[in-house]
Amino acid sequence: MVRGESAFPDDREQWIIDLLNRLEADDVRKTEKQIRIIEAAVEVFSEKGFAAASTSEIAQRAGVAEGTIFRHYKTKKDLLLSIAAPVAVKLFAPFLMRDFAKLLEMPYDRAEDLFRAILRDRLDFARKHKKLLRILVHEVPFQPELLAQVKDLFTHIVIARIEPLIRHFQERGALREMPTWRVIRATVSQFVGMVVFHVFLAPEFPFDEEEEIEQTVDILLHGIAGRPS
Amino acid sequence: MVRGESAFPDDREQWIIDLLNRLEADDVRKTEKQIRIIEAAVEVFSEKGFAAASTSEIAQRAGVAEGTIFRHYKTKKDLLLSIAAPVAVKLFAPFLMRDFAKLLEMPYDRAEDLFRAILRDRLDFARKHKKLLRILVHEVPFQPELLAQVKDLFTHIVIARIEPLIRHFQERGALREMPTWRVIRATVSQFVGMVVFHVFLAPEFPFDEEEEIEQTVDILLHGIAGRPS
Amino acid sequence: MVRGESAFPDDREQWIIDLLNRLEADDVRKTEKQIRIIEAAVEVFSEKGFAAASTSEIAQRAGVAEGTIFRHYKTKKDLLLSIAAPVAVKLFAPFLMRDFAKLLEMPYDRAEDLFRAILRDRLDFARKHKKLLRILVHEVPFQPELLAQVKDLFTHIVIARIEPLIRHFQERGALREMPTWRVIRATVSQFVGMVVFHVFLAPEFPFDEEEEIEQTVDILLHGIAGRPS
Amino acid sequence: MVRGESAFPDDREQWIIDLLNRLEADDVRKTEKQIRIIEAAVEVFSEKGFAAASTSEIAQRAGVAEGTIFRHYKTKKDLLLSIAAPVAVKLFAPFLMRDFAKLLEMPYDRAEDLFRAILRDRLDFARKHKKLLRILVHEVPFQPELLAQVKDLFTHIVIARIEPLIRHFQERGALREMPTWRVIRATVSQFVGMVVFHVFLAPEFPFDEEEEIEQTVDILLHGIAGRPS
DNA sequence: GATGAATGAGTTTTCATTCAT
DNA sequence: TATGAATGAAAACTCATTCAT
Repeated sequence: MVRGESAFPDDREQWIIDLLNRLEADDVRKTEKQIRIIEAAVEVFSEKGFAAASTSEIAQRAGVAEGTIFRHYKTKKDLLLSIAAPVAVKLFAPFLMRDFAKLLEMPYDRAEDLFRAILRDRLDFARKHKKLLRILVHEVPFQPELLAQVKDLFTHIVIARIEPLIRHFQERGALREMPTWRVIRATVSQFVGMVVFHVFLAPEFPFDEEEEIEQTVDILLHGIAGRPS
Repeated sequence: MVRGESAFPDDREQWIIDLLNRLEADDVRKTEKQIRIIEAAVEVFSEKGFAAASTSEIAQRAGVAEGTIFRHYKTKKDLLLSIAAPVAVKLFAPFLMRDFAKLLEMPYDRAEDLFRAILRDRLDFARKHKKLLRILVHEVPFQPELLAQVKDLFTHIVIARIEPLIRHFQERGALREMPTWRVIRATVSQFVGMVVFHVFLAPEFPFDEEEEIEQTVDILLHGIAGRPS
Repeated sequence: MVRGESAFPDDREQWIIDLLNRLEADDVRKTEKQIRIIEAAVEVFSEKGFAAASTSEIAQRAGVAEGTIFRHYKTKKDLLLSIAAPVAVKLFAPFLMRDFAKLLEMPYDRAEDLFRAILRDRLDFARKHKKLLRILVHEVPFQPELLAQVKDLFTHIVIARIEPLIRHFQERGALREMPTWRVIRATVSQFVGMVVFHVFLAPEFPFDEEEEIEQTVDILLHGIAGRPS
Repeated sequence: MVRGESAFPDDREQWIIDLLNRLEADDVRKTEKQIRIIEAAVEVFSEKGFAAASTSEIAQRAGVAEGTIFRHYKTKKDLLLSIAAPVAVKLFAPFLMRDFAKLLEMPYDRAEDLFRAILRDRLDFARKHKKLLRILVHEVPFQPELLAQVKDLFTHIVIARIEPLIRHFQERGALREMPTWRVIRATVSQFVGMVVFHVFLAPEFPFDEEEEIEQTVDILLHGIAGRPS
């Protein structure tokens, strides 16, 4: 399921490889009914929210008996976690590849390319997993397990990969001197804002994707102020 | 309750004045028990989410009988809307003042000041109404009434106030030429990102507020790229 | 509820007085529906056993909605314990009166009278609370809370009241020298056997109560062996 | 399975021989999985009671699939009866041997020996089949089939064997004149009390078995009253 | 206006039993 | 013969809402 979804497919760290392999193994092991249950649950959870979703509606939409759900998932919450937890991993996974380390050897002007690649990749991801992301975002504040996992993933990524990278770009003069957290926040804000707008708020809004990516990265890098001619 | 919360307190448009007056009138009319109910509901809704909150817990925390809640609010959803709808109004209210129109006469370099004033004002607002905003954000996607109201308010603001303002600044050369929606999105992203970070994600994170505001606006205007010396 | 049930009504120890008062207070506080629920629960539990009893049947027999049961008792188990725990107390209560201590001053031949009084009293009690005793006996092995309470009550009684009494009678020659536990076991066996027989196994079996009591005590004291003439 | 368990192994009445043979034949016919199912069922039934035991837990403990249980036993209740019914038979079996009839020719002083032999034998039996007896005792009141069988066995024994024996001993002066049912009740009470105490209530309680048996029989025969010296 | 007992429809969950493989 | 996924009826329990007091 990860294969082909990321722009950076190979050569990840061992633990993340294991984690992703396990997820893939889980996927393979699923019976047809189980898949239908998952699909129905994703539908209902994303439409009504976890608490307002009823297992009876999920069963109905999946075309299985209600008992069947509980044969595969001990509780309704289990069903949620088995859906939401993998999304969190996949959401952050591309930032954990070994390639990321190699970026340190990039020439100065590749910072822009990197930003574009990431933005393009995650925009695709969000489109492909729109409902799952809705569920993840909505339930993270109420499910301590999810919250912990997301925090954990984010921290690992930031400390291990992103901060060194930012400092590297700053040393080369590609990025302004400022606290790394501020760079991260500005970038994440801009990217999340762009993805949320096109995927969730105004999915019908027509736009040239490549131009949007370019412009968004340009705004991030150079701001919206008028440039003295 | 709006008075004093906004940096731009007086002289609004008529319809928004009426709306705010009505809200204020509602506030005044509240009995002590009703206030306790609202407070308890805000607590419980923000902790567990609307669907997972029980009216019995709200009654308990408010120190009233369960029946009392339904004497004041026909249904649980009514209680939610009576809490969440005003927040949406207050969230957008400051952008509807007449002062905003006057900004068009501002000198070029005041664009920065305006951004700073707005960011400071809304950061304060978010801190003061943290729980209410949590509720609003979580329930908007599931409550069509709320969604419609938020969309309505936002559209009114954008068309009536913000787009002209942006075009004004662009004409003066204070902002780069680009579609207004892109300016708006970039600004909102950056500001929301900053507020979410300091109010919701890392409220303990120590920071110099004025510097943060200045830096955030600076990044918005000039980007994070290194500047050729 | 204790008043009139015991042959030894007054002047108990403080803790048992408190406990019994609390039980009585609980009884008084009960609404009419609550009483109907308890009665129905006693019926159903004693007919089918706790695990096989359904709350819906209890509700039906009590003539209340199923939800009403759970308004008064958090869980089905709570309902069981609120029924069974008091029986355990009442079962042992009479052995805790202060009068019991006074028995030490009795003349030798009163041992028989004491045995007869106890047997008569507990036979009455068993008849009056037949169903409750069924429930208690059946559920004690499966409900750790009940088991603990019964053990606790029994131990207190034996150590504080019965062992000294037995030793007293042994010193006077009214009872043979043998370990106190063996005296207790023999007596309890004989009495329980008699009560179980007349109340539970063969309630229709006609008998002269006074004579039965006399004979049972006589067998306990002098055995069933033929007496050399 | 009966052979060697009773102190009186041979030479039973025809109908009970047939019954026991049939039970034994059933045992022999059992596959290894069936045996594991029975063992697991005994465990779970005795731990939780029949109604609270789940076939899935039994299957799990037996290491078989849930369906396998129902291949061998039509229903869960069938499984219970196939376990409990034989215990009832074995519990009463020894009283049905032909030897019992021969006891009528015993000399007077052998009454004590008989009591001792029976008590020793049934104490062993209870220890060996502790869990089965728990099940039997707990389920008899709720399973009409079991109740009928136990009553039937008991009646047969009493009428056919025990009453004549008691009358025989009474005629010889070995037992006091009193209604036979009272002799039986006194004996059963004392013996059951002793077995319950040592096997179920206080299995850790250390005791000299032969002395206990002797003392218990002595108490049954001569009572606990002090003997005038 | 306030109460809180009562409701009953709805929820999640369990479980004995069936049946295709 | 054995399996175990699937079932659906029933279980325990929840909860928004009503209403007599």
